[in-house]
Order: sequence, then structure tokens, then C-alpha cells
Amino acid sequence: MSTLSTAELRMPVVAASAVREFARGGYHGTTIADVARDARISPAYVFKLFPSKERLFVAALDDCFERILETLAAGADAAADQGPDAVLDAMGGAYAELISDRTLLLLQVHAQSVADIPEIGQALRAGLKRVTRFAKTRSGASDSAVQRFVAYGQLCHLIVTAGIDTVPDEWATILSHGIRHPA
Amino acid sequence: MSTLSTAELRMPVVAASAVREFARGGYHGTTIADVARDARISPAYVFKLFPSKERLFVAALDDCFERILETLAAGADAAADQGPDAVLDAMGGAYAELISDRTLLLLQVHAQSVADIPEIGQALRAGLKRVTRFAKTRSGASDSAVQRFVAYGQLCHLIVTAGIDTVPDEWATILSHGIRHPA
DNA sequence: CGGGAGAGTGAGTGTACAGTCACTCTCATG
DNA sequence: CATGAGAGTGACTGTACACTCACTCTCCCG
Repeated sequence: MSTLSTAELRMPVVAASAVREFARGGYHGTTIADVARDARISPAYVFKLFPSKERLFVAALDDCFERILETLAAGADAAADQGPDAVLDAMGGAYAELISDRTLLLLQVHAQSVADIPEIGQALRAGLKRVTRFAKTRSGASDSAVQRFVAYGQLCHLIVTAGIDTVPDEWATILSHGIRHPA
Repeated sequence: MSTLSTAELRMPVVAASAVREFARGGYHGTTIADVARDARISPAYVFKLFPSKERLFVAALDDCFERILETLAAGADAAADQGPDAVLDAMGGAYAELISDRTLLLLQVHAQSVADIPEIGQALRAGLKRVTRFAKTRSGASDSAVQRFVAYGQLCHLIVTAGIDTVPDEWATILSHGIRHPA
């Protein structure tokens, strides 16, 4: 095989593969070989680009939050009404659409589950910090409205990961009611 | 070593060990040997009591929800004001106290992360069904109040797993404000 | 006392995986 | 064309782990 790329160009591609694969299997349930296969490179080369599995996961998580922030910004900008609550609502809609393919949602849940690994916990907090601050400053909503925004986001994560949206039962509709199409 | 117990008595003890160990390491990050060590039996005997690691995890999760239900019931009974919102609030307080040692909280987060394993997803939904139904019927609160109850519970899980309660920064207080002592 | 049921284990087996290393191949430059 | 920097890999290592099996030991019942 010939030289197709530089390490600088290859890294974000591998990070994107890591997002997909870690979202599918979680940290412990995903192998370097899985990511390498998705990125069409050898497992050995993954270790040339990232020093360890932990750092690869962190790169994936950073990418995940980067995309979320972009989406929230776009959603906020597209809001017809630029009042605080309307902007927050528009962000919620944009987020719901973003995670309709489940990948970024699952990665966050997996990250929560291995947040006791110091570097991962730190990356998770950094991402949440960015999301919280952006939601607050861009919308100008009250602290409690921002808190509610995040809380219902977490509920949405639960609904999708547990497959509650596919349960046609009353308890399931209580939890899912009004949550925007986690299709 | 002598015969100390019957399988029937041993099973719940091992399940309790499984709750502790799986809460610590998650499904993929915990070995049967870890659980066996905690329960002071050999790894081989764990497989005499439970047919597979998956089923052991399910047993742990069932135990976890059993304890949560008991706690919610006790909290509700102890409420001075038996109005719907007051009962729900009392349940929230009891839950906050229950998960102050993080074990049951972490197990739920780990369960969410491996809910794509069919048996585990099923057990998770069964637990959530019990919690949701109990919260609704025992309190008599509105659907949206019950939904809010669960949503803020999930926010609480995020705060604890990500260690947000230890961050002395404004974004962290926005998320943590009013959440009862996740110490 | 003989035997059988059930508690409990030691010693494996097969496999999978994080990380390493010596190596090749390509290409730009002097 | 020589060389060297950097892209990329095959083959390996050491270890860890889910699960199995043949076995022992104890105690109860006839």
C-alpha cells in the first residue's frame, strides 16, 4: 500500500472511527482492532497515532462534544424567536435530531460508565462544561432552565439506551412523553 | 472447608457481591473472579450458582432495583404530608440518601451502558417499569411530575458519575443546584 | 455403616486483546 | 541516484479471563 495520508490528516479520521466503534461497544467492549478495521488501517498504526486506548477514547469523546456544540449553536441560530426559553428549546430540538442516529448519545453513556478513569472523567467534565456554559450564555436562560435542559437530555439518553421508546406500555409513555423523536 | 450453606442461601449473597463488584468495574471491567473473591467462594462455584456472567449481572441488577423500590416505599411512608408532590419529594429524598454510597447508582449507569445485551436491557426495563409505576401509583402525582422525578434522578446520576459535585465552578453549580447531597 | 445428594474447588483450556518491535515502502530533496 | 524522514504493517508477547470438568468432602438417610 502506498502513502495515502499524513498522520495529521489520519488522526481525525481514526478519531471518527473511534466514535463509531466505542459508541457501539463501549470502552471495555471495543478493541483497538475494531477501530483499526473501521479506519482501514492496521492496529499497530493506531498506536502510532494515539499512545494508548484511553487517549483514543478521550479523542473520540472530544470529537463527540465538538459536534454537539456545533449542533447546539446551529440550532440556536435557527430559532425564530430569540428569547431565552425559545433558544433553549431550539437547542433541544437540534440535539434531538443530532442523536437520532444514537451514536453520539451512546458514546456519552459509555463515557459516564468509565468516568472513573481519570483522563476520561476529565474529558467528560470538560465536555459538559462547554455544553452547560454554551447553553447558558447563548440562550441567556435562567440557571434552573439550563439545569432542566440537561436533566431532560439525560432522560432522553435513558429512554434510548434502555429502548423505552419501543415499549408500548403506559409507564413507558410517562417517561417518553414530549421527548422529541428519539427514533 | 465444610459445608456452610445451601445454594439457595448462597445465591443472594453472591448477588450482593455482584452488585458491589459490577458497580465498581462495570460489566466488561469486572471479572467473575472479582465477584467470587468478594463472596469468598471459588470462581468455579459462581458458575454453579449462575449459568453465565450475563445472568449474574441480571441478578445483581434485579437486587439493585429491589432495594431501590424498598427505599422509595419507606420514604413515601415517612412523608409527613401525603399529598402527591410531597410524597414524590419524600421519595426523592430517600433515593438521594440511598445512593449516597454510589453503589446502586453506578450499577444503574453501567447497566445502561450494556443495555444492548438483550437480557440486561430487559432487566433494566423491568426495573424502570417498577420504579415508574410505583412512583406514579404511590404518589398519585401527574405524569409530568413523575417524568420530572426520573429526569432529575438521571441528572443526579450524571453529577455523581462525572464527579461534577466536586468541581467548584459556576457551570457545575448550575447542574448541581438543589440536587440532594450526592456526597 | 454404606451410599448418594449436594456443596465446593483446583487445575486446566481456548481465546482474545493491549501494546511492542523490527521491518518495508514511498517520496521528497540534494 | 543516494539518503533519510515519515507512513504503515506483520508477527509477536504476555497476560487475563469466561467457562469446564473431574474431583473431594460433608452430611443426611436407610
